[in-house]
Amino acid sequence: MISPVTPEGTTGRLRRDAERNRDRILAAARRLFAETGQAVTHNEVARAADVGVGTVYRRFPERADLMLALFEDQLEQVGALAEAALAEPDPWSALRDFFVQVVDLQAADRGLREFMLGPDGRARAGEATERIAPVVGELLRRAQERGQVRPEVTTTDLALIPVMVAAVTERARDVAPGVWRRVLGLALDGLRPTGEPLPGRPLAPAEFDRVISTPRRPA
Amino acid sequence: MISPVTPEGTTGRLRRDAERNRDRILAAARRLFAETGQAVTHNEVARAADVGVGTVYRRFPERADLMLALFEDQLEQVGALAEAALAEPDPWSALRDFFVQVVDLQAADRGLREFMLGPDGRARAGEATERIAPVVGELLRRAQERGQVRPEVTTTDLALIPVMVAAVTERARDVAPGVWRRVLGLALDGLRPTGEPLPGRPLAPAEFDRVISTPRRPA
DNA sequence: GACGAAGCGGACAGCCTGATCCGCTTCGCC
DNA sequence: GGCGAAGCGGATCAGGCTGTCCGCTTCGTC
Repeated sequence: MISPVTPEGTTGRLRRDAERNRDRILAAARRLFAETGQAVTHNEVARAADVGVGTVYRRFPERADLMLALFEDQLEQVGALAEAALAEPDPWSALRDFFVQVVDLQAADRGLREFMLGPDGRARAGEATERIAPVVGELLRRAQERGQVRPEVTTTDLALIPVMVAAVTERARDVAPGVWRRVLGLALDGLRPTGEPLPGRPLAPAEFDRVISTPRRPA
Repeated sequence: MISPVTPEGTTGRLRRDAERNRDRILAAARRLFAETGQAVTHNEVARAADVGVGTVYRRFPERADLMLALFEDQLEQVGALAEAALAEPDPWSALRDFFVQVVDLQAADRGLREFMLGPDGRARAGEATERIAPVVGELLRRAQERGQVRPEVTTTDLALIPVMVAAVTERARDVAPGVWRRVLGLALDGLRPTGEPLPGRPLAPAEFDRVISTPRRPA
């Protein structure tokens, strides 16, 4: 593992050629990640960016470094959406629209989806989550106060919804890229009050963290 | 790719030692698949069964052959559950309980889950699906007739529910193996009538087939 | 324009995986 | 018990991925 380097401010200034390569890498990676997601290798990025493997490794020692660099602004965008939602007068609409907007972003970019819903995002984008989580909590509280959402629903329940929808988006991407709207609608409507409570118990926040942090493959 | 062989009746009789090995392979594979799913390799199965790799390849040229041999009876069981559901007087309970039972089976066995919801299952277990699909269709029809389920829901909408829930089950398996009940409950409640229709359009059956048949990784 | 440092590229070593192949063993039968 | 066929095992090959390393190039500065 090569040790350091990534952003602009951290390690002095990059030489002009290095800067140029960094940009080419990011551009190539953005393209590849959007369609192929996590599975992209350093070698592929290097080839697509027309750059040596070493260069990619030097600049972004781990894939997560690359993803963070790519997705910083999208995360920013999600944060902004969340805060904007607080202004919406009807809590249910606010909550619903927020989820639709977030899932829409995720649907368009496989890399973003995997980053936000996977271990890398958790580990590296703590800042963004700390910004978003309390807002969603507040929206939920308001909606429940008005009886728009079943009272036993928790924020961890909400947080699982994008995970569920992503599974469908993932599979359907080539066939029907729009289904996510429908299944998201289904899941969201499941939040509305019915006579009876949901079965089982919700995840504790710490449990949710572990769920998200579990790498996909290994047993 | 070695060409033939798998079941008992197809290729004459197996020699006694071959039969014994086949059983050891299946036993080992059952154990491995339950916890690790698709990711299990022929080599691992061979090692666990204490048998040469060649033997596994000879008997089960593709992983799907192995899975079909393993999961035949579970599929049978699902078929039976479906048919039993037809007898239940209340259509909504019938539908809900059927899904709970199926997802419960899937939650207990990663291999079964991936087989039923993935390309292999589609390709090889056509018989079972042909048995199950019409029953679910009938349950849905009845439930809608009584206004227990929103009228715009289709069987393909229903079929996506296990896909969504499986994503959560998969991730949560070590942390909270029971969450599936809760998220399944959420999704099922989304089927109940609300004032407004679901957004978007449902998958056509042929589209659903393609969605399910898309292999997981490749771009 | 010259020199030291920063950066580059890509060959390569190490590791893992999937799949094949063929000399040897075991079985079933006469 | 002997013989042909069926079956076995695992060494082995091809191919892919990660990550490193070092001789060469390019940059920036004086």
